[in-house]
Parts: sequence; C-alpha cells; structure tokens
Amino acid sequence: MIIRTFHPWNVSYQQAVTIQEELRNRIVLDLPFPTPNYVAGVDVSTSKTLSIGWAAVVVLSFPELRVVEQRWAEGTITFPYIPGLLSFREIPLVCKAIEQLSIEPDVFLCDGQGLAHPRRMGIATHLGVIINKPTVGCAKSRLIGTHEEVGSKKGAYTPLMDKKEVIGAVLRTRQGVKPVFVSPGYGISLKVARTLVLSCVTKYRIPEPIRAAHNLVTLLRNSREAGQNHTLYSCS
DNA sequence: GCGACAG
DNA sequence: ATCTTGTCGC
Repeated sequence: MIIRTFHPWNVSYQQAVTIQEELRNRIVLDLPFPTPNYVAGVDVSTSKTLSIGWAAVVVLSFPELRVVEQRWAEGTITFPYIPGLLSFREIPLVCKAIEQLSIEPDVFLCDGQGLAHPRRMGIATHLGVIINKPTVGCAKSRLIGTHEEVGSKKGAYTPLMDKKEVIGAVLRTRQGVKPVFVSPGYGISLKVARTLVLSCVTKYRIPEPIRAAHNLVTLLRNSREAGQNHTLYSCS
C-alpha cells in the first residue's frame, strides 16, 4: 500500500494538538463500504526498557477470518504515551508495516479509540485520514464519554456519549467479560463499525484481526528481549 | 486546583 | 503499554 504522510511526527505536545484540530476537518464517515473481503488488524508493542517498538498488521479474509497476509516493522519509539496523543506514538511505526502490504484491506481495526476522543482524533481516525481507508477503533477501555450499563449477552451494546453526542458504542463481545469500546475511525458509520467488530469476534473478547496483530507483536518483542530472561533462568 | 486518562 | 503467580470460575 502507498502511504503519503502530510504532517510531521516529531512535534511538541501543543503542535500535536493543533494537528489533531486541523485533521478533524478532514474526517469523512460515508465512504463506500460494501461487505469487506479483507479485514486488517493493527497493533503495537513497546520495549519495557529500550525506546523501541514493533508494529504489526495482519490481514484476515472475511467472513472466514483466516490470516492471508501479515507484515511487521521494528523501530524507535520517540513520542511518550500521553492520553489523547497515542497516534503520535504509534502511527509512524504502523505505517512502516502497512506500507509492505501487497493486499489492500477493505477496513483496518485498530487497538484504540476512533471518534471517541476529546478532539475526535483517536488513533483509528488519525490512521484513516492518513491512508484514506475505512478504519474502526476498538479499545479495551474508555478514554472519554459516559454510558449506561451494558447488557450481559454477547452482542449487547449501549451508546457512548460525550455530552449529547454519540461518539461510540460499548459492546459486549463475550458473556462474562468487560465490554469493548467501539467507535468509527474513518469512512464508516458507528452501526457498521459495531456490527463489523462483532462479526470479527469468535470465542474471545478481542476481535480476531486485532488479536492476530497483538499475538504477532508480542512474539516479536519476546524473541527480541528473550536475552535477559534466559540469563536469569540460567543462573539457577 | 483536582481527578481522569486509549496504549 | 509493562511487571508478575497463582488462582477462581465457566
């Protein structure tokens, strides 16, 4: 996939916020979105000590949910984790992985928020604006917004509200576990985003594409940082 | 001023 | 996100 970045990543906190406010005007939610053939999952893992990280994008066929392509990238992580500015920390590396794709996914599921963000610029939305492809935010916890209790059955959901605006859905993907926070990233409606996430869930809380990407980055990190652990074990 | 706060 | 063991429940 060809990616054209139109803003710098090495920026200050204030510059990052300004960029988000500018990019907000480029959000589109009504791109054509037929039933997808390929759904990608995106995730990033960071080193516990060094300032490096790994990004992975895994493409699954839909609705079979079989892995058909996976790409990854290793690189320096410079931007700190600041709630609300996650995209400035993770997207540069994510783009390095996405660039290598030979298949062009119909939609990308991201581990984080989309519109459910103070400036409507969660990592999923930011990524979508950059690659001009449909994206969905699927976070494991809340950044902003309020909501009622969610039903206990798989598929139950309740709107996530910011003031009087619906910014996402709190979705129960499995009985007996915490719900996930789904919000449109880019080029997709909340309803379609929510049903897509549910369609990508099998027996786990997290939808398969994101799970696959998370497994890959975890594998990469472990294989790269195994050295210290092996030293500890060999002492006994 | 204080608390909350994706990954 | 990362650290970190066993343990309780479907």
